[in-house]
Amino acid sequence: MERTLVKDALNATAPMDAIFLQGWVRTRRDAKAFSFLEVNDGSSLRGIQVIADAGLPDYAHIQRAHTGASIEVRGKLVASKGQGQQWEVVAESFVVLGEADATYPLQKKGHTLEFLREIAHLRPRSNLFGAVFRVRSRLAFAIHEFFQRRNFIYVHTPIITASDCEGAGELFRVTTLDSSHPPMTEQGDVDFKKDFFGKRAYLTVSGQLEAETFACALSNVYTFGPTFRAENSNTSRHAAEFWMIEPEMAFCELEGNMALAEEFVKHLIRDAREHCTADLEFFSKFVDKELLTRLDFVLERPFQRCSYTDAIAILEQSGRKWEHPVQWGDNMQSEHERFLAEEHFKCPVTVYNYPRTLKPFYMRVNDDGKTVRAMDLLVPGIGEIIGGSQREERLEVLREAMAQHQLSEKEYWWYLDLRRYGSVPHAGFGLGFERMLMFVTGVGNIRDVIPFARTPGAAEF
RNA sequence: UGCCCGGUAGCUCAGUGGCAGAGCAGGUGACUGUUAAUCACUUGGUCGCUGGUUCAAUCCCAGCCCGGGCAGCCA
Repeated sequence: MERTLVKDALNATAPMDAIFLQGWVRTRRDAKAFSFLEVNDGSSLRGIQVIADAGLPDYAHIQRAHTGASIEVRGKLVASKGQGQQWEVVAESFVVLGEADATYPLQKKGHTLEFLREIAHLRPRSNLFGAVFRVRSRLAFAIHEFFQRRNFIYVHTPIITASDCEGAGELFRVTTLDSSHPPMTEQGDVDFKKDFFGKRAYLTVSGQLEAETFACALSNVYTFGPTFRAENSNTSRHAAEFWMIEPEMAFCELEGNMALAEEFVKHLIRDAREHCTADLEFFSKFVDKELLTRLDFVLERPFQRCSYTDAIAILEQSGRKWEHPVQWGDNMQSEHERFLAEEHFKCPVTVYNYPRTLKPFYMRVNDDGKTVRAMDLLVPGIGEIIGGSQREERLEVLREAMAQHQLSEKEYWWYLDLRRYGSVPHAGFGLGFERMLMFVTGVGNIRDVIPFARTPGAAEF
């Protein structure tokens, strides 16, 4: 007999004379004449209730079905006589495939997120993490759907790279050299010419530069893959390995870039609202009471836009005492970004046209010569979720910017070629997938929206 | 990396310079269709590690390890 997923059994429209379920026991309640089991197979937040009569030939097995055990049940799907569920399964035969003894760490009662992180191999069996990773899967799908519908081409940019996408952060080195006895040059330096790639190589911090090359051929492209930062960041919003979505559009300027970013964020929220209803309701009940209200509010309202210069004026005139001073030309600090999104605009806000000195070399210089066409999308509760810009398409201006950043034109020869041959205005951005998940689920720590988090000092599993 | 908070039973936590505590989980029994079932009884401890102060340290002090929060870096 074919297996029925719990999700489908719960959504049944009629009783079934024969049903075959496989899953894990969440809880068992015994009475004298029968036992109730809640069985979950990960297909939905809810489990299904199984009732097993003490007269069953297999009833002895049921005593071995503790919380965490894997089981198979054959029986009938019937309308439940009890409150709290529409359907239940009356067991006719019952097999415990894998027992879970008293050392099974997941209990029916609540656990702290910190404890569950230490058992990251088991935490998907909990309600919260089952829900988080179902939403993660759904949003990954929604990302492809959003871009494919708009005729964006999916590009797989390399994970190992020799370019460092200047400004994006510290890099992890990729090498096959023997760290205790590396080959040396005559000058006494490590000889990377003898390394696997014949030069220094790293894990990518961004696929942007490579995506630009494809945008300047296929018009609209996007990447979606893992990226790596070797920053010693210890916050709830940073991980050493995370997934990023990076669209890049030819024949597009800052305005179109901001519009796409805003539509994109709304699309993902709308998709989760529609396709992960039960999971989002669970988060709203147990993780963040304001979640659904906030998501719906964000869907309804247009995002705000505000130039960096105006943002600085708002901060200066706020009457607030800032821990970090507010001054045109300085980076906005967390407290400033939070104030804008959470208190001043009270909704997601796109800040654009940042001072040139704060941003990487590749951003399009404005006519004022002082600012570049950069944009950051700030959301309440998290801060920066998207960073992007229109790219500098003018060869001479780009070369000048590289000189100012002391970058070698030799290293970026292929990037400069894009401006030598058929250059066009183009723009793109990066969305941190995990930060988006934090926003959609209300989960407050990035470690809890990644299956196996990689943070400084932590690479278990 | 800096500042701050924490580490006591499998889990969540209370507690004290002088015999180590509760709830849940586990075990045994009861039970009428239960919903984190309920009721009774019950097993369970290197009080993070090392050193110091003390007659005596889980408690006070120092160092270290681990976890978390915030900040910086950014997505």
